Amino acid sequence: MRQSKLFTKTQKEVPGDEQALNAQLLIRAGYIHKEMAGVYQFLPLGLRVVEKIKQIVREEINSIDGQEMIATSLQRKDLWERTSRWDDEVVDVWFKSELKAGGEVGFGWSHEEPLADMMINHISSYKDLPTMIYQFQNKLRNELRAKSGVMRGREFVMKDSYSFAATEEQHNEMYEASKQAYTRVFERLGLGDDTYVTFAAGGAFTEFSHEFQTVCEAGEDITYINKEKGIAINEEILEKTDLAELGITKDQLEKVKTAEVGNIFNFGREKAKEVGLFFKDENGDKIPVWMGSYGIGITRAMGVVVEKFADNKGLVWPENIAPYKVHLVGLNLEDKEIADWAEGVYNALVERGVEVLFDDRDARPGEKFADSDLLGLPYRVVASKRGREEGKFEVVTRATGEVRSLTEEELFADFA
RNA sequence: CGGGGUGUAGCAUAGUGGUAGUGUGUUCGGUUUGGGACCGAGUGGUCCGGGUUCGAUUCCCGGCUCCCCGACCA
Repeated sequence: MRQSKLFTKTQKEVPGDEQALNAQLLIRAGYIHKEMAGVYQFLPLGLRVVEKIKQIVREEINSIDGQEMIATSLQRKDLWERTSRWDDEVVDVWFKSELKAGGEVGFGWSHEEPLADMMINHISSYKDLPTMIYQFQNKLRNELRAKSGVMRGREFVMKDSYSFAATEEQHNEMYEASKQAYTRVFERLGLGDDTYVTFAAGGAFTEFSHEFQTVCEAGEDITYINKEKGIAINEEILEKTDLAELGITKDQLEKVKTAEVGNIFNFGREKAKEVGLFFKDENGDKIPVWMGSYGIGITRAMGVVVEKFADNKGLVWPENIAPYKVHLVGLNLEDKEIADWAEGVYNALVERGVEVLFDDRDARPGEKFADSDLLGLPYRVVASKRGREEGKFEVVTRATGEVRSLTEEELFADFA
């Protein structure tokens, strides 16, 4: 991508209406645009990050036999009434609307009910189980107070999966597989070291659940962790937790702020019973399906990555989810020889399949470097008159500041 | 939803009951060219609705907005 063609602009000033670091930087760098409180447009660079994260999640969920689909945003009132969760007193984040044709619809804040109902058409025998479906979708939640930039919005991208099993063993296997897949996801997002499988309350879903909590100052949750034993307990259930059973005492737990990047809920057979999702077992008996649901906040995870890795110069993306791997910064481009040379490198890298953002703009070096730092791509490759004379490129690793001087061959060997 | 704050140009901000200022962006001209360079000339603004007043961006009332704390929540 040529930066001269990129429609988004960077800005020096910190937006006056954002306190959250993630929103400040993502807006300044042109990754997102604030539409209203808790609602952000994802611009080309931001979308690439979202898609990178989605792809990692997709690969991991596919690897445990999840099947991707896409559900509707509009949801039926009658379905949610079956499980007594249409009422605002029960689920207070509902956006709802009236149909002109009569009746009411809800805007999807989660999809257990419609997808369980849908599966009535596809599950009739134990031979159809186990199975897992998932989707990426914009979830709509009428938050009383949106905050923390993209970490707690009224509209956000979420991956949600739903497992359906005939037996408790099958169910536990899928639950465990999801947990493992999530662990791999957060590892690949660069959050592995600071992300804990956490015992938590189940909210509107179940009594207890497992959350994936990432240690992060900007997070909203308080979690008690023990790094050695890998134990983490959400403050909300600390009192109810039998610490002795976990082989730990309270003073072995460290209190930290965390952000919930994922969660998994175990519904047992209750949900299916309420919705009416049954299968016939070997004896021909009609049994409710075991269900679980599993979420990863894609855009929230993006916000957490920003919060954790950004420095005072701007964003710092882990290589796996950066919008581009290389920021090729062209200097002295008014000199045709230099411009041609930089163009040549750009084309060669693109041909070799390297994701490159090429700063070919007519701008001064200082501005280009400042923008480069702000955008936070993993590697900055400078093509300048000075470099041309030496036959070298200056390569700077954004995260560490390490500077190398590479020949064209070395550059290709490194990045292609 | 309770409490506190806020709203002035694309962005960030100052100020005033009497012609609204600065930085930045942007446009044009010139000098520059490895860390947001300089000079000159343009461009562009008081959240919405009422009220008080000769006159309101300023004061009052209402609404909306955004931010923060709390409650709630994935």
